[in-house]
Amino acid sequence: MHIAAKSQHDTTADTIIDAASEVFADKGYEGARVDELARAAGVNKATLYYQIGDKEAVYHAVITRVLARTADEVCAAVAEVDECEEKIRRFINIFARNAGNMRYAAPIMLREVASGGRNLPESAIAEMGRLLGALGEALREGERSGLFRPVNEFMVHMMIVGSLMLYSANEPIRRRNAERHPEIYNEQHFISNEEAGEQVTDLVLAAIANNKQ
Amino acid sequence: MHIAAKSQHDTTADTIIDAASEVFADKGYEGARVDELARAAGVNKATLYYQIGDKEAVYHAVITRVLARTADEVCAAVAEVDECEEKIRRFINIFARNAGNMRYAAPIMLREVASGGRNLPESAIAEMGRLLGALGEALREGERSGLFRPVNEFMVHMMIVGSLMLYSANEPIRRRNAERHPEIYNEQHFISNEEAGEQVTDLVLAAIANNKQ
Amino acid sequence: MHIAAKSQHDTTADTIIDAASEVFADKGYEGARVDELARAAGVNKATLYYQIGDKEAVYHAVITRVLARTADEVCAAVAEVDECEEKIRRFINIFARNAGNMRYAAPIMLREVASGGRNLPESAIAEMGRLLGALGEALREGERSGLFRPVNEFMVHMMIVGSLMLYSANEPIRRRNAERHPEIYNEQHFISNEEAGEQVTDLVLAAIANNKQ
Amino acid sequence: MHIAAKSQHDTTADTIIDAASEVFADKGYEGARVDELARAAGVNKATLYYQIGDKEAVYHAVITRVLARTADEVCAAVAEVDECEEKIRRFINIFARNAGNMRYAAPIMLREVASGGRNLPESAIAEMGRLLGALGEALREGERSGLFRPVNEFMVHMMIVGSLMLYSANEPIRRRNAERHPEIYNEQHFISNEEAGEQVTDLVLAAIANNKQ
DNA sequence: TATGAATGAGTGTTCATTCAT
DNA sequence: GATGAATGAACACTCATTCAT
Repeated sequence: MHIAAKSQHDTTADTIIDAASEVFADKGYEGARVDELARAAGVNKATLYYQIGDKEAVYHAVITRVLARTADEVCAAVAEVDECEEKIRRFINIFARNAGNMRYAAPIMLREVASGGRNLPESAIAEMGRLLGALGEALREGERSGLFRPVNEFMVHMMIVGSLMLYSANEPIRRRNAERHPEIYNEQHFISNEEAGEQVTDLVLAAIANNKQ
Repeated sequence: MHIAAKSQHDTTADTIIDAASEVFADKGYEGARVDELARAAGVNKATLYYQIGDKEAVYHAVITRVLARTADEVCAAVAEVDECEEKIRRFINIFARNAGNMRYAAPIMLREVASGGRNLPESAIAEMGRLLGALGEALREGERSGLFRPVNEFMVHMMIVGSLMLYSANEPIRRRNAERHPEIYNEQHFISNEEAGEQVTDLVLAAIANNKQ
Repeated sequence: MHIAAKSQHDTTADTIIDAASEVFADKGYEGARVDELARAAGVNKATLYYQIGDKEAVYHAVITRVLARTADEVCAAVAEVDECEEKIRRFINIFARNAGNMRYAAPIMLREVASGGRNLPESAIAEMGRLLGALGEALREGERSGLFRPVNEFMVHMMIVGSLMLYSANEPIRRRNAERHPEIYNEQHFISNEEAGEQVTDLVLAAIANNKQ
Repeated sequence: MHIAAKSQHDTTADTIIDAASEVFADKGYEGARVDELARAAGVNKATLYYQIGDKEAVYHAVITRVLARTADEVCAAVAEVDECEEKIRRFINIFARNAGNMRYAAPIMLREVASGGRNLPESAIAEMGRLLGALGEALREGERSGLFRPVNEFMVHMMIVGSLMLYSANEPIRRRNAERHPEIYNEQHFISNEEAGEQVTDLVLAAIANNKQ
């Protein structure tokens, strides 16, 4: 079994988008500098323009890719299992990862939400629909089977995504806060993202469980 | 003859900070322009510098005020009642409001989280501690009384704050999405912020309820 | 009679437009650099933007002023006399000057003509109408009085303006040509602009004279 | 076996120069983009460099060709007839055409004049001499024969060339002006280039006619 | 205290040119 | 010969900040 010759002949455009994902995640659209995007990708600034276009085009490429990958990962994971509770577990698990693609998705989406989606391209909209759909299906299935109680699907979505994106993204703030106020912070605040996912799973499943016999 | 009690204690600095709250909430730190801050406050740009200082100083003033007010509102509301379930209700209720001070708090904090709190002043840290404390106390009290089960306090905090800030801030995105994909969106996605608060209350209380008799 | 305290308190904007007239006349719109415009005016580039606007706005200000002055000079000179032949003389005399305002008018207008007036602002159009009107009136008057024969006014206009703008503007080329081909060039090619004006006057008056007794 | 007489002697370089003539005529040297020159010629940008050289080399090739053709056309037309008045007619007729080669000659030369011939290559100088010579000969011949009066040859040259280049090139401006100020413009302003040539012929011959018996 | 004007240091973008294939 | 890709050097324009009044 070969480890995959992946990213062996990544095109220049791919290299740029990869590097830009990191920069935009870190600095935001307005805070990122085109010079920085180019430097991070190891290409000349003019090459960036030649390959992709202006700053906005690079951003769109980044957000499109990040959201598409997120939706792909979620849909694939959810589709792998039949049981609706397991679907929820997997859905949450994807969002709990603060590595790879997800490392960029959280900060980018938080900022997009904050600015009313001013820079969200059309393509992004569709991907968000896929995410919503994957969760909604699981919830409706569980409701039909009597496992879950009827709830506002979208609010459950907000809860999962909101809590996990917030938790993973605010790590630097937590660390700073803990330094200043060690009396308030304890090990509860510094569980791994995987553990955070498990906690959220536990809370969410309890929240939607159908306790009526 | 008194000069009129006009602008009683709305100093120029206050006017500037109020206007800046709106601009920073809308555009973010990097996206806001000093010209815009001055124009929004109806003062000359040099006056802004004279009264408060540079862009960063204005931002710090804004975030300090917004967080202080949020913590004040939460603490006051929670302190008014004794019952721990009611404390939770009130805590959530504050965050569910997307008006007044809260209108600025959500986008500003989402962006701060996204950027690792790069621009958070020291003062902000303390206010966040007060918020955490108010919720934690209620949870611990409920746990002691057997009403709530033991949970990761911080994760519950993330859930409440994350879901409500996400819901209230992403309204423009939902509207756009709904226009493009009417088949996915329904009235569940467009409940008022107050109703959203009630949904979250319901879900959270179910999530932490101690069902073991 | 005081020599006029003119240009004593020229505004910054005026200084910029004056300097820009020279640069645009010399280099053309595309050839001029904004840095150069600022340097020529002795102001910071940002001041130029603050006072007037972008490159196009500066160009419009220049062309508007240059054409307005040209039309003013022509109309004033023509209005001073009653006799139609004298009006023609004066009209030509203005265009023959390659100094002051006229030094800029010729190259700027030649380039505008060459590019189909792509950058001509609306205001310029009106000034060109005033010029046309001044000459046309004189020609029609002369025709009525039997002094001039009926001719295509506009073509006479083209002749006067074309020959004089061409002559005054192509001096550097003539000088270069004369250096390379001294056998072709003689003193006829290097008369002063005033003399050139007289030659054109002589030729034009002969061209339109009514020789029929 | 010959590879077919395809594109008989329209080499790639020729194609490029033809296309470049149009672009430079339209936009000027500074306004033209190398990308545009290549696209207009239907070749790759690097091919343009390989075939001709840098932007300046392309421009020189264009101006050299355009001036050479103009001089060729003028000299051939003038040489075809003996009578000096007819020579003048033909000289003017060439310049009156706003088609083919002449379509490029007028705007290119107007801009060159405006910029003091900054980009004129040596070769261009010689061609201009040929033009001057052709007209001068006709004028001197007419003067000797008593048909024309003594005039400044060069000024007559300026008149002919100036009026015709100005008229043909400023058509777009006339059209725009006429739209805005229909009261000033009439059919006199919109005669064909051929008619304009006849008008100029009429005026010039009247201007230089020897009326002394 | 308030402000119009001025400015140094960026900041996104373009362009002529070169290079590897 | 021909071309897609790459790039250094400009270039137009912006922005946070300061200063004279």
